[in-house]
Amino acid sequence: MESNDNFLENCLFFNTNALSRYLLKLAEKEFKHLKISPAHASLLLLVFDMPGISPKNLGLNLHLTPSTITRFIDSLEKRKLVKRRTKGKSALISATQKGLELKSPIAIAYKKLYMKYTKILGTKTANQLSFDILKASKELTNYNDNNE
Amino acid sequence: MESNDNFLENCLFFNTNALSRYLLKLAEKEFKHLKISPAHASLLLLVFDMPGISPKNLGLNLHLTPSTITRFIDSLEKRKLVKRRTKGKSALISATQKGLELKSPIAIAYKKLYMKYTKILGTKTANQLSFDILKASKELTNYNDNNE
DNA sequence: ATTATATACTTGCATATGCAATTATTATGT
DNA sequence: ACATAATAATTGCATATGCAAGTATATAAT
Repeated sequence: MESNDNFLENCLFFNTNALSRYLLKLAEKEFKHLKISPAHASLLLLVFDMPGISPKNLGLNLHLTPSTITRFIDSLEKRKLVKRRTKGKSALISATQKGLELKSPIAIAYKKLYMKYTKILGTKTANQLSFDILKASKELTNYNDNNE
Repeated sequence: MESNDNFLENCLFFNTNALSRYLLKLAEKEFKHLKISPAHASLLLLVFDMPGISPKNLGLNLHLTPSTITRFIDSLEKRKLVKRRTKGKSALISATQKGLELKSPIAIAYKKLYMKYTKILGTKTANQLSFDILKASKELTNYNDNNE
C-alpha cells in the first residue's frame, strides 16, 4: 500500500535522512569484517593522512562534535589503534603500528562501498549526486557560520 | 586549517551523512517549540493523513524499522497524541484530539524548515537536490529488495 | 484439527551522537 | 602580574535507531 503523501517526499531533510540511513547500513556491511564502524574508519583515514592531528581538527573534517570525537578516540585508543599525546590544552592523535595496518584494508573497503552504490546508481549519477550534496552541505554550513 | 583529504569528500555516504546531520539540527530547532522531534512529527503527519494506519505501513513510509516505530508510538501514546487499537496481530494507529491539534502547527514548522534551507540553497536547487536524493534512495532500496 | 510456517508487533540490548556543564590551559586587558 | 575571557578536551546525561530474540496471531500443509 502506497501513501498518497507527497509532502514528506518533497522534504529535503526527510529524503536525505532516508538515504543516509540506507548508505550507513551498506557501509557497515563493508566494514564489518574489519570490526570497525565506517565513522571510526573515516577518523582513522584522517589520522593516517595527518599524524598528530588534533581532535578539534578531526571534528571539523568529519563534521562531528568534540564530544563525539573524544569518544571515537577513546574507543580506538582502547583498541590500540591510535594514541594520544597531550600538549598543553591540545591533544595530538596519531596511529599506532597496529592502526597503520588497517590503512590499506580501510581504503579497500571504501572502494568496495563506492563500487556497490555506483553499480546501482551509475558512476556518473553517483558522483554528481555526491558532489551536489557536498556543495549544499558546504553552503548551509557557511551560511550558518556567518549568520549566527 | 583545511585537510588535503579529498577522499572523504568524494564519498557519497560521508557527504550524505554530514548533510543529514546538519538538516536534522535545523529541523530540530524548527520543531522544538512544539516539544516534538521532526521524526515524531513525520509519523504524526502520516497518521493524520491515514487514520488507522498500521505500524508496518508507517515504517515503510518513513523508512524506519518496526522497533523504531513501536517506540515512536509508545512515546506519542504516552503523551496522548495518538492511540492504538489492536486488531488481531495488527495495530491501528490514529491521532487523538490532542494530537490533531498539532496538525497545523506541524505543517507550519515543515514549511518554515523548507523556507530556511531554500533561502540558502535557492528554491530550484533545493527542490532538484531533494528530488535527486529521493530518486537515488528509491533506486538503492529497490535494488536491495530485488537482490537479497 | 494439528502442526508448521509466516507475519506483526514488541522488548532487551547495543551503538551513535549531541548538548550542557566541567576542567584544564592559554591569551588578553588593565 | 592578575583577573577575565577564550579555547580544547572531556564527562554526564539524553535521544535516536537498529538487530536479534521473543510473543502473539494468522495462514498453509497434511
